[in-house]
Amino acid sequence: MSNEIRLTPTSYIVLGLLEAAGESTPYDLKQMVAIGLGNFWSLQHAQLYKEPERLTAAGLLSERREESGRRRKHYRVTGKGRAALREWLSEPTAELTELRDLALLKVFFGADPEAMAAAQLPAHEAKLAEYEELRQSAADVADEIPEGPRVSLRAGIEAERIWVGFWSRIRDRGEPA
Amino acid sequence: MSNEIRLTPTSYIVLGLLEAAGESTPYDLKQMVAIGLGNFWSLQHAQLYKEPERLTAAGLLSERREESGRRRKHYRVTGKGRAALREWLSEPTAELTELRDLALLKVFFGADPEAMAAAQLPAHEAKLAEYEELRQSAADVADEIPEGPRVSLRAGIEAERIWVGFWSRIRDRGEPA
DNA sequence: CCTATCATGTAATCCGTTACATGATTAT
DNA sequence: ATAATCATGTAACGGATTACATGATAGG
Repeated sequence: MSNEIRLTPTSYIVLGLLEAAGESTPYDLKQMVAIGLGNFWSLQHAQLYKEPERLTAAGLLSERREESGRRRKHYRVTGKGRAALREWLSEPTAELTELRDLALLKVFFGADPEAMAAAQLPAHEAKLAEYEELRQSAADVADEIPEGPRVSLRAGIEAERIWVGFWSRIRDRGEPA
Repeated sequence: MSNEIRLTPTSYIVLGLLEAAGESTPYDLKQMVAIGLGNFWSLQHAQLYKEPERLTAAGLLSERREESGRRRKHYRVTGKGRAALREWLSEPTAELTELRDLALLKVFFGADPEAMAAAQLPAHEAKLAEYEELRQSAADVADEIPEGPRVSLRAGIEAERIWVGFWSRIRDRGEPA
């Protein structure tokens, strides 16, 4: 019983969120993703309904369904689930992320870089502004915010700065030496 | 006939490579991906066999199969395929890529940032070195290298620099203000 | 010659996306 | 009340990964 399944990043996201927040419904998870994590790793809401089912079948979560009304499903992490999460967290990864940037892909195949810059720049600038605002508003309560999200936000900001710089240079003078 | 299909980035990669290289086999495509594109957008080799079939069924490629020996399949872009590629290239996208960085995801959920830095730094440094070498060796024949790949390489270098800096700072002094 | 590796391809699985659908809540 | 939006969930489809499998080529 509790067939073993392959755990994907999605699995660990669900485990991680449930571990941090305690018993939650898929919709709760969706909200949590929206406020932070979703900025650098988004998920379809359907996944947040299906993935807990998989994890439950594998014994990593337990499920409680409301008797009346909406009969919502509430999930919580089991000991086994907690162990799986811990192990995953304890293994540093050397894996590198690929850019997988659609704009860059188009440019690679011949799209006009300046036209692309015109579309990308505002988008990246907006995202950067959003992040910096987030950081501002988080500064007050910095002590209450765990290190992980704080570090991740910093990474997001630095990444966005790069892109703003990259596309700016393309727009301003074409490709520099 | 030639049912319309949904074109994914994978589709355009196949179209783009075939357009640039002329008639090719899936294995040729695999080689092309390996030397450049794969650095920022990798694909499974199985996709390079299946995707051309889809595209052929949709009329975007034509297929020629060897009569003798290995009976390899050779593909080339049709007029319809060329038109689809052109249109895609001519539409600048404002879409932003997500980081989807596994190391960052772990840190987000509580993994030790310094341990992660220890694993990530060498990997990013190696990648950066590889890119810069690539750029060096390409400098001589710069005029022959199309703008797209050159710009993409630059983006890759800048991105890697960021990550090296990011993880370095974490390793050196923990999280700075 | 034999065996490792490269080349080439197919099949099965499964995760993720898209689409569909309906139950609550809020606003007008 | 009624429309609109939010909340909640399931079903179907398809692309991507994984696994399997065999044909060529080169090295020992």
